[in-house]
Amino acid sequence: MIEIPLPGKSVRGSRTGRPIMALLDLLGRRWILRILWELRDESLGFRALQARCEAMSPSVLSQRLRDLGRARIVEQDERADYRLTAPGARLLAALLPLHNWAENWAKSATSLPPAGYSSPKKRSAPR
Amino acid sequence: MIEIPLPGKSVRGSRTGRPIMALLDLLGRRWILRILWELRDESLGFRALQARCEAMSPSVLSQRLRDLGRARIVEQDERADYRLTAPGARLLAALLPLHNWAENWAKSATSLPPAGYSSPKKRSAPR
DNA sequence: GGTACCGCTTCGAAAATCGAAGCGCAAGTG
DNA sequence: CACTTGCGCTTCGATTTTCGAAGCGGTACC
Repeated sequence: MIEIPLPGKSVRGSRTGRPIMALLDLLGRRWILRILWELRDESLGFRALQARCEAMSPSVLSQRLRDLGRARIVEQDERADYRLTAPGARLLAALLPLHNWAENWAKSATSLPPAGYSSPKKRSAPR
Repeated sequence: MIEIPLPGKSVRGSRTGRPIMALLDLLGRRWILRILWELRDESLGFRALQARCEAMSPSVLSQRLRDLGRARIVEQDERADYRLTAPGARLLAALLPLHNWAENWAKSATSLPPAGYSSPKKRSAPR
């Protein structure tokens, strides 16, 4: 059985139960951010959602929709299409600025050395 | 060899090269969001960072720091401590509202049915 | 010399993810 | 009615990712 991160529960990497830790655990699972993104302005059925994500595994999609459902971030409408709940929509709104950031990221990234990033420093200076 | 998502590159779930897709892929990797969060207002060394995340695997931490380094989101200072770059700090700023959202999430979640969420609808209505 | 940190790698085990196949169902078609 | 089509979703073996204990080489201090 897999733990679905919920506020107040112990999650991966934190036993404090702080809500932000549960959220970071949940959002850090593969495809979760993408699913939210694809639901940003329309409801989608299971297979439509799968198609938007270049045919992600149906097993994982099913799992993620359960996760998001239990977290009350996503729900199904009367047609069984998936859509954001009211809190889910607010969460997505908080994520929208990422789009702009990514555009700027793209601009600066193309003007950077193409391969090999600055090698890591070896060790710390004396404390 | 593992692909590090960069704008313009083909990433998991999207061959369009749209920057937002690369970003969602990167942020959706385990521990990435948490690492950014822990670096939000201080530089941390490798082991300190590991300790903040309840002893996450050093192998994964190392991998993630490489990912974030190549994406120019994290860099090392002269003491070899890890810190956010200028764009990295802007990215984090975009993520800060998540904290507030999570707090409200926690409030509403405690007043919900504790187990078993509304069963999924079976199939779609006619189109 | 010895001790105590440090950044980070290695490598086998465990867990998550993938993906092709396909089940059961409802609605539409002839 | 039989047949097809599309749907939500599960199953299960293969692949990939993550875990985590151990430890290496280095610096600093004693």
